[in-house]
Amino acid sequence: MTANFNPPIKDHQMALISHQFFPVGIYNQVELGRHQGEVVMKPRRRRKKNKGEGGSSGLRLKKRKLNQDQVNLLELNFGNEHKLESERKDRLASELGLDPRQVAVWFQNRRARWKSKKLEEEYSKLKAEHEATIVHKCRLETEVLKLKEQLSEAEKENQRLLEVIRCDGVSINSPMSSSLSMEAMRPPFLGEFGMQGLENIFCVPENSYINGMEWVNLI
DNA sequence: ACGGCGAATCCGTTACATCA
DNA sequence: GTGATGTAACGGATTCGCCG
Repeated sequence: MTANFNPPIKDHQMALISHQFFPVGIYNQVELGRHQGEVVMKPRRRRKKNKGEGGSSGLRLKKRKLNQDQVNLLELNFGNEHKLESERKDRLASELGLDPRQVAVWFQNRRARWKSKKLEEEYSKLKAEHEATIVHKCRLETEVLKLKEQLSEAEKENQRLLEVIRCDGVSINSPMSSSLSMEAMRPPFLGEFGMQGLENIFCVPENSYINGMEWVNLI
């Protein structure tokens, strides 16, 4: 930021300077209204926050929209650089027939709009990422459920085989059976934690509604 | 080093213009 | 006529660089 060390220019002085640089009639932006059929131009004054300014005088600030050419040139300049140096501001103001203050205000408001739009875009992007992550999480949870079922089936089969071996009276001393008998003495794998333990893996919150997504169907 | 000053900028708000 | 929306303009606060 480069400071300009010209003496401070108050608003009313700005209006006077403006009229020095630009012929009368160019400025329609500070028109305050009409009085007896004539356009009344007044130096802009700082507005009070309370409403009803000029109410009793009958003069009301008339805000004029910038015309399309002015906006186009401003947009073009904003596209090149969002910051507005003093020199560029004056040059633009001269080209557009506007008060430099108006150019500064336009850039200020334009930056605000740009920032707001950026934030909106960022929000949409994060929202999409969040939803994709939730879908991924649900898929993983479903996969865990399937694996859990497979494990349970395997455990059942294991138990069944051990029963068969026990009924057939296979010798404990036989090398083939020793490992099996050890297995039989060992509690089942799942038994260590129980099925309750596995249930804790699934941390699906109570309120797990996800923006109307029927995630089960997606899998 | 420090405070004062002026300029630029940001943020929130107000007021006006336009449109459905 | 009216509410919603867009935007020009404002006011206050903050930041930055220079100067005495």
